[in-house]
Parts: sequence; C-alpha cells; structure tokens
Amino acid sequence: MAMGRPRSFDTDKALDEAMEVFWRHGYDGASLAMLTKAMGIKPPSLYAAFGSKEGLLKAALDRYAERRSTHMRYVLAGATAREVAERFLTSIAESHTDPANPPGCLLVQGGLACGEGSENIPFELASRRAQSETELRERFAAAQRDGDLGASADPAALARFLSTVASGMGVLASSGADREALRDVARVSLGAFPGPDAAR
Amino acid sequence: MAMGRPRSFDTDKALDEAMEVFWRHGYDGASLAMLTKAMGIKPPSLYAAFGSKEGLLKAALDRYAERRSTHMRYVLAGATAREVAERFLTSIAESHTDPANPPGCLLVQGGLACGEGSENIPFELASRRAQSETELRERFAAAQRDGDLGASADPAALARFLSTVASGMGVLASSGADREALRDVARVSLGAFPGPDAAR
DNA sequence: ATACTTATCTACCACTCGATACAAAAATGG
DNA sequence: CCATTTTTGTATCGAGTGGTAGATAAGTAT
Repeated sequence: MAMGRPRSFDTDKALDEAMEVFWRHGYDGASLAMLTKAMGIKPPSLYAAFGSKEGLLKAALDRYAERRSTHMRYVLAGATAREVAERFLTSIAESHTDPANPPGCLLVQGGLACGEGSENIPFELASRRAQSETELRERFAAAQRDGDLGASADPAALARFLSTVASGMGVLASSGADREALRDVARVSLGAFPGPDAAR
Repeated sequence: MAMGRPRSFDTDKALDEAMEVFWRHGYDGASLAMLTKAMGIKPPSLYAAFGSKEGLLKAALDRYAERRSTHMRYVLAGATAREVAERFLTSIAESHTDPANPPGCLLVQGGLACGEGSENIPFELASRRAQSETELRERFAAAQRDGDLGASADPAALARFLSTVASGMGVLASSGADREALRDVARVSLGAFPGPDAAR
C-alpha cells in the first residue's frame, strides 16, 4: 500500500511551539497566524495534523501533561504526606518561573474565560487541573492509612488547598513575580499542612 | 450655551452589564457585539462614552474596585491580623460564588494572557490585584507593631500568601466549584496563619 | 515508469473583529 | 423660530479571524 508523502515537520517540535503560544497568549489570544508562524508550517498542514485549533490545543495539553507527569511522579514519591506537599509546592515555584517557558501554568494561562465558540476550552483546562488534585487526594488518603497523616486531617480538603495555591501561584507568576516570591508562598502555605497526629 | 442631546442610557447600569460580559468571557473573549447587546447601546454610543474597548474595561474595573472597597474596609477593620485574614478569605469564598455575579474574580477572569494588541490588559489587571495585597501588607505591618502579630512573622509574605490563595480561589470558582469547596480552602489556608507570638 | 496516497503551498472563503463617517434626532440658548 | 451642541442609529470600513479548495510535490507499491 502506498505511504504517501512524508510529513516535513516534526510533530512534537511543532507542538512545543504551539504550546508556548497558547501559554503566552491564551486560547482566544493565540491566532492561527501566530501559531503557524511559530510552528513553521502553513494552515493546511496544521489542520491535516490536528484537525482544528481546538484539536491543536488538546494535543499541546497532552504533551504538557506528559512533561508534568515526570514531576508529579517525583512529587507523589515523597515519603510522607507532608513531604509530598512540600515537593508539590516547591517544584511548582520552580517550574512556574522557569525562564525556558512562559511564566505561570498553561492550564491557567490557557483560558479561564473564552469567547463565543470556544466555551468548552475552560472546561477542558479545568478538568486537566483537577487531575493533579485527584492524584494528591489519593496520595493523602493512602498517607492517612499509613499513619503519616493525622486521622483528623481531610485529604480532599488538603488536596484542594494545594491545588488552589498552585493555581494562585500560576496567576502570581504570570504577573511577573520572581521565583523567590513563589518560594515564599510555598513556605507559608506549608504552615497550613498538618503532620502525623502526634505533631499537632 | 447649548447642552446637546442628553444621553439616553444610564452609564453605571451599562457599565454593570459590560462588567458582567468581561467577567464571564475575558477581555479578548468579549466582543463588541456582545458588549453592545448587553449594554443595550450601539457602538457609536459606546465609543463616545468610553473611548475604546480598553477604556470600557478600565471604567468597568473602576466600578468593580468601588464595589470591593466596601468589602475591603470591613476586612481591614478586623481586630487582629488573624481576624483580618479570616475575614479576607471567607468574604472571598462568598463573593466568588455569589450567584448574582459570574463565578470567580473579574481581576483574574478578565485575562491573564491576551492576544496581540491587548498586551497591556494583563498588566492592568495585575496592578489592580496587587492593590489589595498592599493593603493587607500594610495592615499586617501595623498589627505587628500593635503586637497581635508575632515579631517573627513576615507581613509581606503573609499578604502575598493570602493574595495568592485569593487568586487560586478565583480559578477554582471559575471552574464551577461550589461555595463549600471555597470555604474549605479558606479554612485550611487559615491554618498557615500565625497568631501573636505567644500562640506559636 | 505508472498508479496511488499523503503532505504542502498558494490563494482564498465567508465571517467577525474593533472602530468610524454620516446624517437624523433631541436637547438648550437666543 | 433658528442656531448650536451632543447623542443616536444605520451602514460600513479595512484588517484579521478560523478554516478550506485545488493544484502540485514527494514519497511508496507494483
């Protein structure tokens, strides 16, 4: 069977460029002209590969999730619930101010509100944000069974708290806050985090 | 001297409608068609009254700030730093889930990232977010002088922490979280807040 | 080589964007 | 009344939007 003309661009490389544009300008703010220029391809190639602007975003989000899953594995591997929280917030302070990327978090910058015709974008981003919150919640529930998180603690509330602080740090970083400011927030936030029952 | 034809719409009422549109769709996502329809006026009237789309946003932000200054006065009037923090977070849990408004916070929803030609919008919103952080910081510094906030506490870091949690709660609310979820976040966050030195 | 399949490029589609020119309308001052 | 001033509605501007038609290029299979 004939294979056809091979693709002349690297899909992952192009996705990285698209990701950066969505990250910096949001879904609505990212025009096809900006995207195709950054990706180094023309509109028909984009549509053949990703179907639509929304499809391109989803592909970029998948790639973003891949990147973060490495971080998240490290975070969840913390020995105690407390250490997981610490790893979570400090790694976010680093990643959200990494000069290799636009400041903040793609899942926040991508678009909390959108215009007509892209109403489902905020939902898409929210569901992806919810994923790491779920991972944290399950990790904390396990920690509670293991005894390194007090029985009186609320795993769901703690996970939601950390996820909320993470979103807030995304907002903070996007407005130009430096790494030290985010570390401060992480440090103060950890003061809200309980240890095993004996410690509190 | 001739006075000219009187304006046929109420400026403040129109601004409230515009505010809601910006709140729900963000700056880029809010089209002139949506704005003029919501405001019940035609483009020339909009431009005569507010100069530009950006001018309209700024006018809406001014009105938003007016609304919030009442809340902020109540917050800052708390007897102790701890009480100020408590009032700040709980009032935000309420306001960000007030069914009378779009969910979340206009200063966050309005746009963290924008397209070409509106690059200064995120700055405008960030500077308005920074305002309440400054108010909190100054209040906490005063609390430290008064002795109801420990000498070892860092007023700037605490204010930044609260402001960050507030932004995070805005993100959380915009994705449909209910009031109880926001209250949980507020409650957990307050665990990070120190009292007078004796208490910790 | 020829057939077939797929990707790419040029050019363009219908539509929406923010913003405005212009004339009619509605007020006041004389 | 008329002159003046300002607002309003209609109708539209040029630019840019997301997306595509159609021809051409570049590969594989036979």
